[in-house]
Amino acid sequence: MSIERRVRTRFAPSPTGPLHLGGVRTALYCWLFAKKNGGDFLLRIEDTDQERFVPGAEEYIIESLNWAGLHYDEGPGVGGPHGPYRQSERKPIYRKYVDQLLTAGHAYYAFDTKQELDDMRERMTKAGMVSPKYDHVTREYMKNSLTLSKDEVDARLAAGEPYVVRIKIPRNEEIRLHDIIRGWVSVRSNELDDKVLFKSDGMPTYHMANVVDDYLMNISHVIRGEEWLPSAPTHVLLYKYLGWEDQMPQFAHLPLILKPEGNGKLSKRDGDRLGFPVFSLNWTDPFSGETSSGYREAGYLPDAYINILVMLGWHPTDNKELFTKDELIEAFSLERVSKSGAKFDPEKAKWYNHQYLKMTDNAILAEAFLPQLKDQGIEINLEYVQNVCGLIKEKATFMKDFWSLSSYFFKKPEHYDEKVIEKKWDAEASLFLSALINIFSTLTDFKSESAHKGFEEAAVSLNLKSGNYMQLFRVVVSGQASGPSIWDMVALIGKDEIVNRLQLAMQLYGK
RNA sequence: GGUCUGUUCGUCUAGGGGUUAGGACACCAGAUUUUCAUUCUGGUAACACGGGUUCGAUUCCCGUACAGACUACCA
Repeated sequence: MSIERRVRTRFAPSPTGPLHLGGVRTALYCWLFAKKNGGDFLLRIEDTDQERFVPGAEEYIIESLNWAGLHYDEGPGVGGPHGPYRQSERKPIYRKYVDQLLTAGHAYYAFDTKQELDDMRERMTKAGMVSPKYDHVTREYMKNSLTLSKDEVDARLAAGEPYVVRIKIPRNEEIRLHDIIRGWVSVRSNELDDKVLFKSDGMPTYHMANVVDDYLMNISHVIRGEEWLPSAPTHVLLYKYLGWEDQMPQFAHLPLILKPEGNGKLSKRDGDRLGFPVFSLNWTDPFSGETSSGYREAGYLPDAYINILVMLGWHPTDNKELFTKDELIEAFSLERVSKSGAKFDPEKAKWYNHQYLKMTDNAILAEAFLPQLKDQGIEINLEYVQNVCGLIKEKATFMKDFWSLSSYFFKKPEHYDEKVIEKKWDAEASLFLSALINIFSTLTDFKSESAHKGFEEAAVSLNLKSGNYMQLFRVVVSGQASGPSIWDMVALIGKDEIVNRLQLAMQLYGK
C-alpha cells in the first residue's frame, strides 16, 4: 500500500429515485474525508439497471448535493480525467475485464433461464435450504460453461443464446478484508455465491462495474453503507483476480441510519409516513405522481442539515456539537465513526435548525423572509425586516415560521388570544390600559427602556402590579400570548402604532 | 435458516481495567424582580445477560440473548 496515494473518494448512487438521508450522509462522509486529506470527491452514477431508471432522479441527486454544499470535483456535468461518470456510458469498458476473468478461469458463462433458476431455488427450498445460492455446489447442476462441453458452449455463444457471466468463487478459502471502521472481517468462501458479473443485456452488475470503475478512477477509499459489507469479500476477490490487489481501495462501511421508532433502516419507502421527511428535496414520483417532502422545503438550512447528518454516526474528540463545514473538515476522521446504527431523532434535528437560525445573520434572514412578506402583500423597508428577524429568530425553528411569528410587526392583529383576554382583562385592566395610552402619548423618546418605564408608571399611578398586565399588554399589541422581548418589540413597532392598537383593543374589550 | 455486523441514560453519544460513567436532544423543576416556545440553573435517567482473565471489569476474552444488514441477471 503506497503511502503517497492521493485520496480519492466517490459517491456512487443509483438513480432510482430521490436521495434520502442516509445517502446524503454517505456523500457527506466521502466529501469530508476527501477534503480533510486534500483529495478529490467524485460523483458516479450507477445506472447499470435500465429497468429501474427513474426520470429526474439523477438531476435530483445532483441538486441535493449542491444544495447541501457537497460539490464534487469530478462527475456528470463537471467532467474530469476519468469520465464518463455514468456507468451506462461506460458500457464498452467493462467487457474487456469480463473477458480477462473468463480466460483466467475466474468467471464462467451461465445459460440458465429465469425459469431454470427458479426451479433450482424451489428444489433447494424443498430440500430444506432457506435461501439457495448459485454456488460451488449448485453450479454443478446448472447450465454453464463449467458443466457443458466446450463445443456446446461455443455453439450456444455462436447462436447468440443469452447468457450471463458469473464469478467462480473458490472453495474453502478464507477471505479477509480490512475495514477502517470495523477492523478485520473474514468470511469463508463457501458462504459466498457465484454472483452475476455481467448481465444478459450486456451490462455489468454493480459488483463488476463498481470494482472496475473504482480501479480506473483511482479511488483510494470506498466509503459506503453497511449494507454492502456482505458483498465486500466478493469485491476483494475481484480485485485479486483482476490483478489489482495493490490498488485495492481501503474500505469503510458506515453504520446504518435507523427509524426513530422500532427498528430497521430508514428507507426511501418511509417517505413522510414517519412524520418527518426522509429526502433532501421535495420529490414527485414520475410514475405514481406521489409527492414526498424534503428537508429544504421543510425549512432546514443546508448547514444545519449537514450538521444533523454528520452527528449520526460520527463524533468529535470533544463534546462540540455545532460545526461549520470548515470545522468539520478539520475534525473529521473515519476512525471516529461508530460501528452501530443510529436512530434518527427528528426532535434533535429541529433543535439543530433552531441553533443555525439563531446564528444566521439578520440580513440573510431578512432576504429569505422577503418572499413570504410579499405573498402577504407586505411591502416595507429592509432594515425594519432585519430588525424583526433579529427579534424573532430566537423563537423560530424554521424559516417558514417567520410569518406566523411576526405578522403583527407588519399589521394590526386580526385575532387576540382569547384565553389571555378572558383571564386578564378585568375592570382594572381597562383603567390601566387607558393610563398607558395617556403616558405613551406624551413620550417623545419611545424606546425599550422608556416604554418599559412608562408601563411601570401607569401601574404605580393606579397602585397596581405591572406584572399582572404584562401578558395582556402583549396580546393587545400582538394578538399572541408569547413572542420576543416585549419592550424591544414595542419599540420596533413604534409609539403611534402601539397607541393605536391600545385604543383599538379598548374599543373591543374595554369595560 | 445461513453469513456478516452490532449492543453505554428514552434518543445521539464520550469514555475506558480502579471515574461521583461525561456531554447533547427530549422530559421534569426553578430562575430571568411572575410575557413567552428563547436563554440560564438544577434534576430524573445508562454500561443487555452469563461465564472467564484479573487484586479489580462497564472497559479484555468466550458464550447467550436481542437487534440490524445481506441472502436477485437491484444497487
